[in-house]
Amino acid sequence: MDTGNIEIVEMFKGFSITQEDFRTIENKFQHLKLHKGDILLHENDIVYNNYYVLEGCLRAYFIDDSGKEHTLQFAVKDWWISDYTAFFSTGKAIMSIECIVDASLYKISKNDLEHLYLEVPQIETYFRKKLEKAFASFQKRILGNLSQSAKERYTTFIATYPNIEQSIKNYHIASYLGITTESLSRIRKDIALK
Amino acid sequence: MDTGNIEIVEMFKGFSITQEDFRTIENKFQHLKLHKGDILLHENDIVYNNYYVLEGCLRAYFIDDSGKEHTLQFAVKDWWISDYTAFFSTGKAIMSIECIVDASLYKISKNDLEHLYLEVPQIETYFRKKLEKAFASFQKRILGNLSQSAKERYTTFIATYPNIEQSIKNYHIASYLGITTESLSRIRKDIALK
DNA sequence: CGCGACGTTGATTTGCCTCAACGATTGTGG
DNA sequence: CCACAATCGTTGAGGCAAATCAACGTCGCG
Repeated sequence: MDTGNIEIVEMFKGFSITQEDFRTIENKFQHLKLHKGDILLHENDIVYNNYYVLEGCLRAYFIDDSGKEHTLQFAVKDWWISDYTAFFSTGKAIMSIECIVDASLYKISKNDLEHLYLEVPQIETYFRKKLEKAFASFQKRILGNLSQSAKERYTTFIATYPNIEQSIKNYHIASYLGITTESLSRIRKDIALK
Repeated sequence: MDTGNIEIVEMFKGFSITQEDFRTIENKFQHLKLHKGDILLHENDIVYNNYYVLEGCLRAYFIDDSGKEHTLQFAVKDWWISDYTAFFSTGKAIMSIECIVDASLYKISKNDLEHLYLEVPQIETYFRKKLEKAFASFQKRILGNLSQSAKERYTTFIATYPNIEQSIKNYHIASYLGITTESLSRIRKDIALK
């Protein structure tokens, strides 16, 4: 067994999977490495893959009509990332995904994943549960966007993702929160002054 | 067979389910009716159930610290509704759900649903796919909130959910879009003037 | 009819944006 | 190792979209 296997075992920890099923699973994953600045997925690409982060950091962002970037998601160790709107329907990406800290990933294609669901039902459960968690956090984010000020959203973000904050630039946080870098700067100043 | 069965068959259209599995499934659903104004779920309730709408309209809303309501979701025919943040983790509701048009529902408990996933794998697939769709639409909503003006969000809402618009008050739309009723009124006036 | 719920309109305020300029920090080539 | 540029963050002045506050019209219904 090489280290790749160990990492995939880790991915499905908590799910009892036979040795045989595990062979089926690991054959469908491919490893890849990215450097800071690399674009993993471009807007308008057809989205075939779902990506699992072993290490590093990525961000999925959307560019609106006026050219502004809006970050939908960051992904660090043990997170999945893709353009799911496109991935689930095998359509074209509306977002791009870039590497913001050198990263190591596994990818699996939609086709392989659908086959895995049939061959190894625990995998479908695994992804359903992942999706449930992601769904719940999107739900909280929507409620936060509806009910909180920029300052509140910032402090919530910092409290919720202290590990992500360390890896990213302030302008990435701003684009995630839906504010400008200038506003974020003023908010941070304000907080620093107690 | 009573009409209930027919409705549940309809629920899973497109999924080939044996007669025997179908008996297992239908036994876990319970029917209920609501009148306009009824509260299906209160904030702080433990959330045991997921609800399927046969007819009528409901809304899930969150009340923030200042007492303002924010609508997360509407549900009309063939939609599911619950406080999923709580349902998935069997925790306390952070939202309430009220009936805004007399409604007829089916409910299924989390426990029964988890058992169904094991007994009838197509059910897990059904809910995974539902979740994928809901996830994608939440994603679009977040991007819309980040990148669009109130007027743009309103026109997008009307275009996306023309069937829902008919059932609900303007102040419900406003609380979904994250604006005040006054602002929505001005936006509508503006649009009416071309 | 009269009351409460809903929607509209106006005046004013405000949170955040825009635009512009300027520090601070990081990276890179000479 | 320094010089310089690019990137990133900060600060200020002014503007604008939407909120707030207040009043009033309208509709449906007991």
